[in-house]
Amino acid sequence: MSVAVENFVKAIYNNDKHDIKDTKPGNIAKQLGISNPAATDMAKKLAAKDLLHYEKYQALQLTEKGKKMALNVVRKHRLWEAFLFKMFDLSLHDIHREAELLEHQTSDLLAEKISEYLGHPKFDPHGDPIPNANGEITTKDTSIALAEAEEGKTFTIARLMSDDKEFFEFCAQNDIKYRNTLTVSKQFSGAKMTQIAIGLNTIVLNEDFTKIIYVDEH
Amino acid sequence: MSVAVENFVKAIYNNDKHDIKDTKPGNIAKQLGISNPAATDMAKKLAAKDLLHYEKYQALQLTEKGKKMALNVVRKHRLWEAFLFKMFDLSLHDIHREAELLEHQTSDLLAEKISEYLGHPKFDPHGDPIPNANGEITTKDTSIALAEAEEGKTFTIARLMSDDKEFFEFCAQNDIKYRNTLTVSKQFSGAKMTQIAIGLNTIVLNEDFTKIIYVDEH
DNA sequence: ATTAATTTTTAAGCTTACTTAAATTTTAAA
DNA sequence: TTTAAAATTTAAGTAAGCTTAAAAATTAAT
Repeated sequence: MSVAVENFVKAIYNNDKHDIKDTKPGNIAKQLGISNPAATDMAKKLAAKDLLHYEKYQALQLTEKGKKMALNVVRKHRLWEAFLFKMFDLSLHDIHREAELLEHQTSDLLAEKISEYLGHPKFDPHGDPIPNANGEITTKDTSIALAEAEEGKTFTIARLMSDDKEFFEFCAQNDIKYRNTLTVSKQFSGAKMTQIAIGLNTIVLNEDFTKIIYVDEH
Repeated sequence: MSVAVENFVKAIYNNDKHDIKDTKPGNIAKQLGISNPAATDMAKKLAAKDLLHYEKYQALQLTEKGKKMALNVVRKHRLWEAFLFKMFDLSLHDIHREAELLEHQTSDLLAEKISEYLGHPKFDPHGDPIPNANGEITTKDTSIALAEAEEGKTFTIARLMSDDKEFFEFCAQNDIKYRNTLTVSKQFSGAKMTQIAIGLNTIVLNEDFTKIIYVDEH
């Protein structure tokens, strides 16, 4: 299958999993940077290939076959992230960008070799779970968005759910990374901001950030 | 630039470097597995982009810009070969196949990281030279085809110039690999075959093989 | 040197993956 | 509930990268 198809099913899969939950063509189009008609077109084609269910004006839904394809691409993406992160001194954003390209040109054999080399990791450097070779995710996600985290409690960073360069630069500067510990020191519910203590620093995070940082209670 | 374009200029570059020296559209087409008209078409397009010189019925010649592009792809291909060879237990043929895909989806930054990790190697596992980040090959090739090697003398394997699976399987079975030592024990000039001593074995190689194994005198 | 074979080019056409503009349907608002 | 806004779909068109069939030029052979 082509890169365009792989990215299309991946976008639906990711949308479905995340909070947004909107898998109508327009939203997929926005994420892929293509026009609305292009997404509708593609949706019809993929429906004919039994990769998704398409009904006019309705949200797109992956079939089992489509989900399998998405998970295969997601697996390769996350394995590359984990591998590049371990091997080279590159920012999370750079790693994401490289993985975005490499994921489509990676044989199952190479993916397996990478997984083996890493000791079959269950999570990538963002905290996203890595599907196994059968496309199954065997871990269970107990994390909550930092926006929902209770004041005064201590948490472990579970996921940094973004691919934005600015965000990662901010994280790198402030010790915000996968598996680090933080305490929610104060919440400003009016302004929807959250003050956290992490390492030696105290930082105030705005709403955007508290919605893409996921944490597990300590 | 697209994968098709990168592969096109790479094929011209490789043809030019190797013994064949035929860079007419038909020959490039054969190597890329596309039709003759497709190659002529592409040649015209790339001429308009100043990547090569095109004259009707003549051999295609890369411009400096085209050569630079080819060398950039070749660099990434050979770095991936070296890297995958070092990291994973994969056959030379498998490594070649993976590199053939990854080479087009690798940023200059990642290529540099790989090169750095490997200690900026000058050769890949086939013995092919790796261009530096400026697209320059700083090593000088002194190797000759095994077919031309003198009887009785001892040589070092300099290059295995092929991407054929059978060939690599044969090599793996017979200790024929980059930098190993062999002695030309007998030449059958009529049948154009060559008997070599390598490791504990004595092997008779046919013409096809003696033309793609390159050696340096010891 | 002429003919035959091969190669290259031209021509026409296809698929994929897009685009913009206009029509339709849905959703949200007054 | 009617209307306005937003989203989706249809329609028409484009560029890249191919294809096969036929015409033209080159190369090889007699």
